[in-house]
Amino acid sequence: MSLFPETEFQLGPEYQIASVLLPMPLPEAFDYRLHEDMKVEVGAFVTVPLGARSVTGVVWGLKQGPSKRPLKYVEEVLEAAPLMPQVTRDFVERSSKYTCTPMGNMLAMCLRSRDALLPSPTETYVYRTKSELPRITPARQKVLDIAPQSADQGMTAAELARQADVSTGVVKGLVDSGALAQHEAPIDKPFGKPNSELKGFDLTDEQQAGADALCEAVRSKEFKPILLDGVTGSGKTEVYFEAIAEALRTEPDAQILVLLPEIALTQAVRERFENRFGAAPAEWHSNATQKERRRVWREVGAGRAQIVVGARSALFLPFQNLRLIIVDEEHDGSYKQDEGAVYQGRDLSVMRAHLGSATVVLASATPSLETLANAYQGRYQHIKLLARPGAAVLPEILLADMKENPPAKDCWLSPLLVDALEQNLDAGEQSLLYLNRRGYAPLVICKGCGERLKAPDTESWLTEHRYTGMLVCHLTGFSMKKPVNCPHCGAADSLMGVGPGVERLAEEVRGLFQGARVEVFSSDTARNPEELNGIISRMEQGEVDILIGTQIAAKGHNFPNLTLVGAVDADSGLKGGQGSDLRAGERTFQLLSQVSGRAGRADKPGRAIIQTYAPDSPSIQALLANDRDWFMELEMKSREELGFPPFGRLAAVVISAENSLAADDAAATFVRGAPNADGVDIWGPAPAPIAVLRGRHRRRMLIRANRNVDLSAYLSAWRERIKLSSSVRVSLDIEPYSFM
DNA sequence: AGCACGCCGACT
DNA sequence: GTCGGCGTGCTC
Repeated sequence: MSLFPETEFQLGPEYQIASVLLPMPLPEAFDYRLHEDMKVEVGAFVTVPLGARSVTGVVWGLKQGPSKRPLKYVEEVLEAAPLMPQVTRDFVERSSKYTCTPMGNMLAMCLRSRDALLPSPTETYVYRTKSELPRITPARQKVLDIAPQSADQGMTAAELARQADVSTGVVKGLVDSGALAQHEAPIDKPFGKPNSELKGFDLTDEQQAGADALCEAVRSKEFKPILLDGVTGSGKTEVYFEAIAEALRTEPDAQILVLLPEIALTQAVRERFENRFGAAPAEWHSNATQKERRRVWREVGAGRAQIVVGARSALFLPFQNLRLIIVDEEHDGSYKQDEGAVYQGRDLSVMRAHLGSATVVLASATPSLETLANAYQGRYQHIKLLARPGAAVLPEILLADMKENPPAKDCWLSPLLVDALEQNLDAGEQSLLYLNRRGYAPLVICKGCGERLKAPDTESWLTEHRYTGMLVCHLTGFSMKKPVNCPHCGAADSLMGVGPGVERLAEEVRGLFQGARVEVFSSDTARNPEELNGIISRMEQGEVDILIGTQIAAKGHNFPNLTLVGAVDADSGLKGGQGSDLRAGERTFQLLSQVSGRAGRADKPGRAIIQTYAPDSPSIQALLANDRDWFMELEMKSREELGFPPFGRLAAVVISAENSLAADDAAATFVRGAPNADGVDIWGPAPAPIAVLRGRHRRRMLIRANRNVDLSAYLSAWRERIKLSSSVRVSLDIEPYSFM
């Protein structure tokens, strides 16, 4: 029997119901009644009661009652907030389905500023009027000398008093006497309107052709995905700037989103936009303050912020008319969000552009295999920029065969590379040694018992960091002081670091070249923007002779006097083994070609020396020939054979529980309950790469499916039908970036 | 996500 | 005898 008497609801009057989606992990919208006099549109922001509290959500639909259950009433319509457009709502639904994340979670990503929905707080500004003063004093004169002449120059009374070095009473007196007028204005200032008519850069013929193609796509006002595939230094930014200008010319209220990898939002980038468009862009990044977020969110929602530069989460801003999305460095791993809502910013950008009939430009010097495959198969337009206008030539690439040219004992640099470094030092030019291993040594073993030190409950090695005297696990973040005695056999002073890290390499280089200025560039020495800028500026000022860097050094910095790049361990990412996975080859190729692209960008020719034990391997040969397409074809073939992305679909399921027995149990139950489907393979369960995380034991399954399978729907249905103890958590990751 | 309701340890 | 720990479950 129903808890509520049927009559009350069947015979109840018709009334308006609003389905409201709330920004929390709920799979669907909740229904609320509307008061008779309440006017609400779909897409409106409203507050509704939920349990004991009141929360803000978005009206997802309107319908007629009566309802099968008693409903609460919508409390308030937030009139100051913009309506959430249909496209954005579609985007929330589609991305929720695709990523197997509850709709409410996706909506939460769209509401990253709490107070942006309320009317903007205002400030009172004062400015000079034409009226004359009956009485003038020195203090009053000081104020009048610097008071703004018009309302829009905006200065608060307090600010004016401070600048004139008088008390606020003086300013107040001037307001009372009519010499200053007051003006209320929102605290959140609009962003400057970009000017599309400023003169652009002088483009080469090749760049112009690329720009023309992008502009044509923008003008079509249709969904056009484009790969802008340009070698390092080919001027991709200048080319896509033309597309931005074109979008603004085509529609005066157009909005443009430029996504960058998280760390790439630097002062230099800001200035390039400002110089080209005459106004600073709106910026969105993870460590913005509440006030900055509110301003950006509000201005984007009002359609006034037209150029937005940001990290992946900027995709969820309340754009009113998003016409163009640029995903710069589209291959970059930081577009993948791995925690919370798991999504790939690049893929969602394409989805967003599709829903909004917009142009999306994926720009890279080393595109991801997925994107290249899309281009090869004609799904994306493929624009190539092959020339480097600023630089003479691509660096000369040389191989150092480590079998024929072995380094000295306990050293990592081949004589060939040592000679080249010496020449460069003598010539007063800079060198970069690339080794993608932080710390001193990637493995610590005991000379006594042979024990390899690992992070607790995992198979992952501890890296020795000698600058800090710690042993650190780079996967789990576990760290400990380096013990004196072996934790296994107890022998004293028997622990020994094995293999090279950047710190050890620096030691070797300092020993070889006394007096050379050597610096290490890794996430351990560039922990914050100040340290990062310090290293970059010392490099630019020529205060460093040899820079020893991890992949952080491979990205986008321009060092005009850098003419030699040495890849110390080019094989590490290619040969498999610890830390390798399916994308390792692709990533290694991208990094090595990026890193060698650092050499000789200005007028000086550069060279890159690749140290390898497998000079004949196809990937090294492709690198030597500077033939990316060849390399990518090799990679594609191997993926095709396995039915891996982009030739199939892949997902990861991670099950976590309090102890390893419960995790095994839950994983087994989960796999047993897999729905039957053609073209789906299930591998595992196996311990997840990080088998224990924050005290929870994790098991992982990999799901491979043919392209024609809707893997998201399959996984959602799967999760739905399995009942697990509520302490067990299941997380789904579509197209995991790393699947070692 | 928050918030309430629940059942087991050390305290005025 | 209670205060409170956070596990579990629900919110139209």
